Amino acid sequence: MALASRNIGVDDSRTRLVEAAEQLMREEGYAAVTSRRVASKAGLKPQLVHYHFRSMDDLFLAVSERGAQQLSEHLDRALASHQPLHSLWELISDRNTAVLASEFLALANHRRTIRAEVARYAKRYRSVQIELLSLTFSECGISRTLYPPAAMALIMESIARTLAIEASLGLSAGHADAIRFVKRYLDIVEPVRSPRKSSKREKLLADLSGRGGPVPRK
Amino acid sequence: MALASRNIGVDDSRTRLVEAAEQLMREEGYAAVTSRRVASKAGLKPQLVHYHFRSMDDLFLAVSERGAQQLSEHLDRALASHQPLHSLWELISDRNTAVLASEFLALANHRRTIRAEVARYAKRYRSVQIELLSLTFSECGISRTLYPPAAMALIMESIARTLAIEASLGLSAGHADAIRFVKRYLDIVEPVRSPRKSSKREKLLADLSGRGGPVPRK
DNA sequence: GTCTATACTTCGATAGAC
DNA sequence: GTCTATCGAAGTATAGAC
Repeated sequence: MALASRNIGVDDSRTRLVEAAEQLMREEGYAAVTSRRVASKAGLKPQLVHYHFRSMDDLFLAVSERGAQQLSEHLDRALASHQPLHSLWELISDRNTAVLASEFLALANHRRTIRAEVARYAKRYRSVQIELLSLTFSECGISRTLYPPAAMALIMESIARTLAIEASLGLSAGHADAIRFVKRYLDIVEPVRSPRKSSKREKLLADLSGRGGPVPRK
Repeated sequence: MALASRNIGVDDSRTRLVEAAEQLMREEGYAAVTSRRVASKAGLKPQLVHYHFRSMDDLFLAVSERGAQQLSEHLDRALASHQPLHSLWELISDRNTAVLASEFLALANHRRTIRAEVARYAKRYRSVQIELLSLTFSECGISRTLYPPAAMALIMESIARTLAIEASLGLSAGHADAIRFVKRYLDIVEPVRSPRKSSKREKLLADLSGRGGPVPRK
């Protein structure tokens, strides 16, 4: 892991600013991420934001890269787990992840540099999910025309994100039903069985960690 | 329709401001909705915003009410149509509607007055969809335990919204597949047949127009 | 209802001392 | 790397003339 050395025992200002920005984004939305508020949350002076980041967009990109990095690691673990599809569902259902993701989608809607980064990562991330589903379906004899992996990946993520957003607004109508529905589907597509080694799955894992990952800036 | 009289031939400043605000929200996100930018888009002076609306939150609420009103009317038409479920899908798939809705969800995440209004309307709106699905399922003999109407309503809307947001970011992976998947499902649940009168469906329609609609302020 | 003028706040960003 | 000081831009909102 190339970036790990950078994060060992690091609690420096830069990291704290990125963490504060991420927290603000999740709790109060991207519009609350101002240099002053971020600094205040990190217990630092506002001017330090501009020392560590050329502009606020750069700060957002740093939050994005950090999120993408963490998501990739979680996805690695999910793919390597006993029931990768079930693990994937748990992963994308995480409220923090889903809320942060939708804040970035909203932000991407009106900031060009963010849009490019979000689109780039979303594409890569989705394609890994599609390969996983594709692999699982062929192992289980699921029809690829009746249940196109690309559609299923999109649908799973849509549902997870909606559940998270609605829950954070205090809405819960249909949530329990929807979760049961998805889980029942997952149990059919990926029944419990003993762990196995799959060379294809290992290749998938290598692909994600390598190709086109977040580019370290320094 | 109680509010109609208010909108006959009206192109007054207030309406133009609301329209400009809505457009800005869709095109550049809620953060772009400032008194200056809204006024500029409407060809008016910024101070007029504060004459017509006590605060910016009031402006957002006006946009919300207008959107809710229009959505209700569209939903009325969808419920009354030949294939209400198919019409519902077309309705929630409309890009403008979906993008505006997700902007409001994001806005609701960090403005308390907006949150209350959005939650209130979302609840009502969803419950009408659930009743429609419930009715359609029982007419078609679809199992309500295997396909809980509440879950299906949530899932349909999730997919539609995700497709709209991703499309506006230039992402299209799996979109065609997902649309085909949903349409195939709709064709099974609600096959083409001759129009009919359903007293239950008419009651549903009346419920939506009446109970708890947007409250006129003056 | 619409205008001008303006008070006040908060923001992003930079310069320069230490 | 962190601080003080500060600029200019943009935001919300109000007062008062017409």
